[in-house]
Amino acid sequence: MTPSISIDCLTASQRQAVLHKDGPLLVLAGPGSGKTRVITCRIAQLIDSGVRPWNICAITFTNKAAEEMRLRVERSTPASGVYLSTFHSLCVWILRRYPEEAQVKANFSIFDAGDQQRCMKEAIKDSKLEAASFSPARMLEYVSRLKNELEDVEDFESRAHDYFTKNAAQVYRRYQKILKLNNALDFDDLLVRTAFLLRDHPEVRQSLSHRFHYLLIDEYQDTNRAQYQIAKGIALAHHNICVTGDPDQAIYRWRGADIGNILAFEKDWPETVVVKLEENFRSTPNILGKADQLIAFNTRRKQKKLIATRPAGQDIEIQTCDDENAEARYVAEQAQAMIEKKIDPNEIAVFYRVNSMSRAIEEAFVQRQLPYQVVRGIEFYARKEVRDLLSYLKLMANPEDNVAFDRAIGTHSRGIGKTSIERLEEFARIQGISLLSAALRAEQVETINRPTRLRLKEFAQMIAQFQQKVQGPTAPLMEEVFTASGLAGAFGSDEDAIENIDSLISAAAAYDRRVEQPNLTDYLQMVSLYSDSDAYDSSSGRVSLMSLHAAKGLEFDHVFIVGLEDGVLPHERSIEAGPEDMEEERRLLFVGMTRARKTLGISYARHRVIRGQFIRSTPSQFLYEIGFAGESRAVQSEQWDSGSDQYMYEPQDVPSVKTSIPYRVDELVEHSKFGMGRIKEILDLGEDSIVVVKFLSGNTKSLMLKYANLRKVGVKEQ
DNA sequence: CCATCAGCTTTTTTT
DNA sequence: AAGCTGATGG
Repeated sequence: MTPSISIDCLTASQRQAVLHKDGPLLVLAGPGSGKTRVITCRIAQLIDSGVRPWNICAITFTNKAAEEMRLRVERSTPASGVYLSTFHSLCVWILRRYPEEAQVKANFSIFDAGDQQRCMKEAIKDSKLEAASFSPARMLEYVSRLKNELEDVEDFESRAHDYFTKNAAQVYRRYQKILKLNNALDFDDLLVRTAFLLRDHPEVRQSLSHRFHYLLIDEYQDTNRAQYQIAKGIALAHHNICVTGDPDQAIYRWRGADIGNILAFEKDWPETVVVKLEENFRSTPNILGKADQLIAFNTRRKQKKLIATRPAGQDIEIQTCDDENAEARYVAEQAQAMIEKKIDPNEIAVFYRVNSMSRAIEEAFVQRQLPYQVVRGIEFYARKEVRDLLSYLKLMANPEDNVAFDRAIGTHSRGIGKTSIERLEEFARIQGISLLSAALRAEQVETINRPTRLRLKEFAQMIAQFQQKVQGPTAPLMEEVFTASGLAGAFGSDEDAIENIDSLISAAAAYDRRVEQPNLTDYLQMVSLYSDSDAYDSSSGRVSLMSLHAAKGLEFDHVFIVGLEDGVLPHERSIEAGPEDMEEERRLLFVGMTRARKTLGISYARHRVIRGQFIRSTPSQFLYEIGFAGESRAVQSEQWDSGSDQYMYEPQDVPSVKTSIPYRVDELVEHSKFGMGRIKEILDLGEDSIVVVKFLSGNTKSLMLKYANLRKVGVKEQ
């Protein structure tokens, strides 16, 4: 057989990683080091050397990454069947394969953040705790942390001694009980249950090791304890575990990711071969140098080189803006100029720390009619009409899902009110049955008035009717449920809603075509694991707007990072939390910066509206760490209703060049693009005078005075 | 039972 | 700014 892949064009280190065969392998891959390519080649190489594709399990961080890797693998080797997905999807797959051992029913619901909140509220209410110190958000975070540490209810109860932990233990117990009653698992449970399944069942471990003889895990620096245990469980029998990652790109500590997993890999697997990929094939040395300079401020890290291989390009631009609208205008204008220069919008991206910051940018793009996409996958599935329709389907797939029942019955008025539902819940609780079963026996619920009992029964029977058809393709099912449930009627003339439902059904139809045996449970579990970054379309022909977290793993020619302010990036919460979280914020910016191939524009605003409050802000400390020399001339906000043009710019800022030159050699000046510098030379040519300025960035530039817009440093703006 | 509105809180990041 | 809760009136 002729080798189907070419490794000739790989570097020595890359080749070493690709050709490594059995035993543990740790690939420490810096940004832009061709890591994805190495993994792909390695999979193809394994297949070429006789490993059967289905014996390979490759885990990526997002579904999108898995999808793309599948395409790449199938392009480099004719064989297919590699198990390729995320940790969460793998867990669903495992749990459904071993339901008895894992003590789950295969049709379990996966509860998203909203569902979790609902359950947590109920758990807190049942525990009769005061809301102030036991808010749902806080308790969810707390419970999630316990789960990430693989601490189950019993473990935690046994070490809970003070007031808070004792109550927290009670809430944890009730919360888990509610999930169980709903036949539901939350995101953390997927991992925890799988980890426990592997811990407690050697035969399952063995069978999985047999099935997955080679395990590859990407973004290993962002795995948590449960994921670590799962990986270990699968690989223990054969040690064929290859992990890739970069401790400097760890950005998920807050959700339990343990950077120690990658740092201690060599201790876990003593015969580990370590390959470092330090060359960077992505960014210009200008960008890479600054990124390196930034990350060097982190103390808790493994020293690593970033070796640039690209030719020099433009320097990073740091732009001061008056407020978030001015900042948005700056980005939009730059993007517009690029697009007019025939730069592909697909190659432009804007990153921000929090999703709410997309708003101002979007407005500026809309105003200039620039094409953009906001990468936020769950947004679509969070729409009311979509959630409404899905709640019927969830209820059909899992009749015990009371959260889905609640939502489905309340999608539109059908003469069943809050009190009736409460009474039904009471009845269900006493009988120990689900809401749907209770509704089927509504005539027995004497506390509810007679006509409402009838309506409840009618609803339950309708669902029962639907349930007859759960098997098979999902799209026709959706179509039918949408009309028969009365939802279609309720949305009536809402064209947006109808359009969204249409896209939902089209997506379901695509799923039906894609998989061999489409089925509702499978579809719903897949949809639940759909993530933000999955919505990224690399050929949309639009500029991409996304959070810094969503930017992980992507790359663009031109990148803008906005909101480099104290309190935004680094985020206020992280500043409060201490140095470890501050280092993670720094890594987050590092990740953002290293996405850029050719140009990088960073901006901050002197004022910003946060949660409806006008806040005055100062530049992020990270700006100073990458050599920011102080405020340059700010982009002003556009004034629409008040004042005329003359108030938009500050005229005293424009140096007069008509008379003699207002500068002297050695004077400190500031340039809007190049920052602070010192005048080295002045050529008095009247109108066309030239000044030579050595900027703090190290560059020396000759500038036409009349165009340079220099500003004297130390001259205060009001 | 249901729609509406005033008043209140709101921890970023995501699977 | 936006979403949620509880109160009010039809």
